[in-house]
Amino acid sequence: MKIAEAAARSGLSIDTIRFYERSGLLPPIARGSDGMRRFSPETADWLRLLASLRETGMELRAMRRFAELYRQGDATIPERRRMLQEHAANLELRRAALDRCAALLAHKLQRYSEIEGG
Amino acid sequence: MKIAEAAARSGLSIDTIRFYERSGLLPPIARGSDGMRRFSPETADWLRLLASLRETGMELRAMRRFAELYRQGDATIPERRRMLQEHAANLELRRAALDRCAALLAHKLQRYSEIEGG
DNA sequence: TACCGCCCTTGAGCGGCTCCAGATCAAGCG
DNA sequence: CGCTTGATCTGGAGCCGCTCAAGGGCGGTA
Repeated sequence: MKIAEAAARSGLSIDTIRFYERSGLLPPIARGSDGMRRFSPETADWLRLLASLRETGMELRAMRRFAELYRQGDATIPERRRMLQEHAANLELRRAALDRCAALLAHKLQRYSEIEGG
Repeated sequence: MKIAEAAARSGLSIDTIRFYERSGLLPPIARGSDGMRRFSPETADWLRLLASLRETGMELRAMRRFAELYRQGDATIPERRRMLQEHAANLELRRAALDRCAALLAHKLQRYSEIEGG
C-alpha cells in the first residue's frame, strides 16, 4: 500500500511516517518503480503499534530502541518485554492523571453551576 | 511563597512556571524587595490547575484563552464552562487511547510469554 | 571574607512534529 | 498528443512546549 493508506490505517500523518522512517523507527521501506514507498501489511501493523505507543507518551528514543531490538530477533525479547511492561506501568500513571483532572473539572463545573444558578 | 515551593506544589518545573508567566498564563506575580517572585496561595492553586490541564493535553493556546477569560470575571463563566466541558470530553478520548494501548501491550506480552515458555 | 544556595534574565537548544516549495510521475480527458 | 489533476517525492524552514546554560545578584553561615 502507498503512504496515504498506511497513514489512514495507523492514524499517523503522512509527514509523521516519513519522519519516523528518517528517525530509524521503521524497517527498510520498499520503493516502487515510480520511486514511491510501498508499505507491507506487517509494516502497517508496526506503524499502528508505534502510533499507540506514541499517543500514550512513549518517547521516540525508547521507540527507536524498541525497533532496534526487534530487528535483532527473538534473543531480545526479554528486554522488549521489560520495555513494554514499563510502558504499561506508565499507562496507569497517565490514567491516574486523567482521573485527577476529571475530578478537578467536575468540581470546577459544579462551582460554575452554583454561581450561575444562584 | 517563592518559586521553588510553587514548583513543588504544582508539579511544574521552575523553568516552566517562568515560561508560563512569559506566555500570559499567570496573573501578575508580585516581587519581593529582593526582586524575587512571591506566589500567593491562589496563584499556586492556579498553577496546579494549569499543570493538570497541560498534563492531560490541553494546548497552551487554550490555556491562555482560559486565563484571559478568568481575568475578565464571572461574565465569562459560560465560555469557561464550555472549554472545561470540551476538555472533559477529551479526557474520555485519552482514556480510550490508554485502554487500546493497554490491550495491545497485554497481547504482545502474552505472545512473548508463549515464545519464551514454548 | 569567602562561600553556598536560591533566585534572576537572556538566549540557545531540543524533541516531535508540521508545513511549504518545487519536482516527478500516472491517469484521465479533450 | 498535450494538459491538467492528484498523489508522492526531497530538502529545509517553522512551530510548540519546554529545558538548559551562562553570567550575575542577594542573603545567610563558617
